[in-house]
Amino acid sequence: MSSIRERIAGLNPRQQEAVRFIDGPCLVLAGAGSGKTSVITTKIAYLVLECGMSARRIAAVTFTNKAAREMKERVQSMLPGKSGHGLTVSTFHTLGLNIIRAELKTLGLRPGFSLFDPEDAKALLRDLMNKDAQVDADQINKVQGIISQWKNDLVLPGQALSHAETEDDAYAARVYEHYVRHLKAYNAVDFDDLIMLPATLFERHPEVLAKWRRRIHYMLVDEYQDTNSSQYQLVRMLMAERETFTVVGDDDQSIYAWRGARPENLVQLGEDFPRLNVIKLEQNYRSTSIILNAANTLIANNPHVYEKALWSDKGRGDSIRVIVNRNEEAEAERVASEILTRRIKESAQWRDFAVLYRGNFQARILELKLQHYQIPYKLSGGTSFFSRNEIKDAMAYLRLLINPADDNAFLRIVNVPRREIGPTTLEKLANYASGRGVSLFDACHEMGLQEVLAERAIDRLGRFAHFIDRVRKRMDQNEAMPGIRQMFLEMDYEAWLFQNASSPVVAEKRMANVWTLLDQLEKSMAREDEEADETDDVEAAISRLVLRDILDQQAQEDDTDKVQLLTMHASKGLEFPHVYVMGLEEDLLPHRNAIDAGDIEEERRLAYVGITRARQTLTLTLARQRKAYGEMLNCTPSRFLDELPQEDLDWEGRPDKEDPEKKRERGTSAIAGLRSLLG
DNA sequence: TAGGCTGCGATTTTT
DNA sequence: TCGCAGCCTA
Repeated sequence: MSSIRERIAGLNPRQQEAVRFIDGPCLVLAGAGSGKTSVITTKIAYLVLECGMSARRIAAVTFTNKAAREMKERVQSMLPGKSGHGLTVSTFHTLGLNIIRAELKTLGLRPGFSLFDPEDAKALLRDLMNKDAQVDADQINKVQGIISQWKNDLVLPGQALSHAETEDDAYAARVYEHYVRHLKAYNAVDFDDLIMLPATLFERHPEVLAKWRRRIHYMLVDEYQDTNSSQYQLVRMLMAERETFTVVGDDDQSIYAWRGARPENLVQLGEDFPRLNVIKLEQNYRSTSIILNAANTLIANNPHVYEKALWSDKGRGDSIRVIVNRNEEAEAERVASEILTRRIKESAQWRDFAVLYRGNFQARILELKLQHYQIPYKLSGGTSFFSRNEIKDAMAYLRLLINPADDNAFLRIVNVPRREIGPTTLEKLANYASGRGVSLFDACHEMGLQEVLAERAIDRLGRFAHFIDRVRKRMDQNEAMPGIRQMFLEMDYEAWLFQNASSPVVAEKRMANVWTLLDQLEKSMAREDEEADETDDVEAAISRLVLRDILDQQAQEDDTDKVQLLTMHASKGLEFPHVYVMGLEEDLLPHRNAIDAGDIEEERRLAYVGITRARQTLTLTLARQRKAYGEMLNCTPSRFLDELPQEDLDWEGRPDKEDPEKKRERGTSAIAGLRSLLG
């Protein structure tokens, strides 16, 4: 392990400047592949080891669990002994969660509060909205989106109506009020609250803000261009006094504006902090200069507040190939066979290849072709572990255990597995509970139920409540995990799965998923490191699960030797020796909707992100015809192709320059090439 | 309760 | 047009 001084000496001058500048606000404009993670991690180590700042006073924030985990590992490896103790490296949401945990009382929450994921939140909204009239999923999604936006902009329920511009907004404002009230009654918060509650708390309680300013003296923010308003406000408030922070970002890689990210926060920062020191990292350590030049030329078509030109000393490298195919099937065929031949030619591994595309649907045909050639691949996205029913059930049990006020959790599992507690019983129970102002779970214990429910129903509800109470007691006695495991065995959840699954294999798999979840929970609890602080272990661990932490570690483990299939969005932050970008056509990249909305710039950035993933070779493909909405559409090559340096492009099957006969031959040439290679 | 039928939608998605 | 989700039927 090299010392911190050696490590800094190994950085380029700009990177060193970024690390050493600690006395004021600092914006690092880090181009793709310019070593921004090195800068952040080294800077943290520098602050602790050279500047004598306690790690406890430093908070580094990222957007994904994965990024936080990797960053933490890298920093810890630089900080010997206990010098790294108390360091915060987390996602924005985890930071928010920790603030909320510490300020429960002021926020009017009780210990054990539930964290609703967007699905839970939707379920609640559905309930609320269905009270007026039957509403469809579309309306619920719309309202959920509007409310989420308000929360991101720190608009409180009382203010929402004045922000409403449309009828939908006005309706959403009404739902918003009910929604917030219900969340409070359930002792629950949603994902957006994790940022909004701390931010509004700081606004209204200067003494709380002062406390946190004493706690955090230096902040570092990764992927700053992806911050939304509330996240920026949180950082701004915490750092307003000391002005000691470093944010690292790249406006050219802002591809999440549609999800609330505010790349203009980059400019805002300069206005809010006039002393801002802007440092550009322009040396790229990833790609050949042909690839970089293409990326630069493309992105030069976007307006920039801060100009930036990436360069590299990796040599010119191969030309960028542009392959025009007859249709989307030929395109997929071509990419698959290319990978096959190139792997042998370059003696590369499968994992050296990535295929990027605009929309997930494009992966389908490609999958078929890859399967046909028996090429192993890993598809990003897909149905997540947490959207599985058995996992949602298990999570609902966990939530109810630590938060009996969580009516949503109660309703989900009170009759799962079957306890013969039907809708009529539940409706009467709900009426009773709301009349008495207690939760459904608490209502199960009340004598007054006798007035509204038959004895059999009361008996069943009582047994269920008693069953949960027993586990809660064991949790109090520090036997949480054994208690929880036994709960699943005792209610014979497995038998219920077998009854419901289409096959025993499926049922077994589902039960295994539940055990995996509990294993993860236990592991997370065992990890009683500094972060777990003084708070209750089980609660913290369950929150971690809801925030999807821990789980994606698994995903990494089976990251074996496979071709990566990714959307361009999902590819951000990754790099591959050989990259294929599919579907460079008008209406696809740039996407039709973006063209209609007149927002080409984010699409251009998306293409930029795709291009800059490549280390050695870059291949762009397109189809002349594509099936969409049931009809065969003629495709026009993407305008982005025109924006690339034409002298570095190696066209194959260019529409206007080659006749159709020749193209057909080309389509099969890769296979022929492979055959000759294999002899 | 599994499988069949009908109707709808079709960018990107983390926490 | 095609894939699917959600609903209905045997």
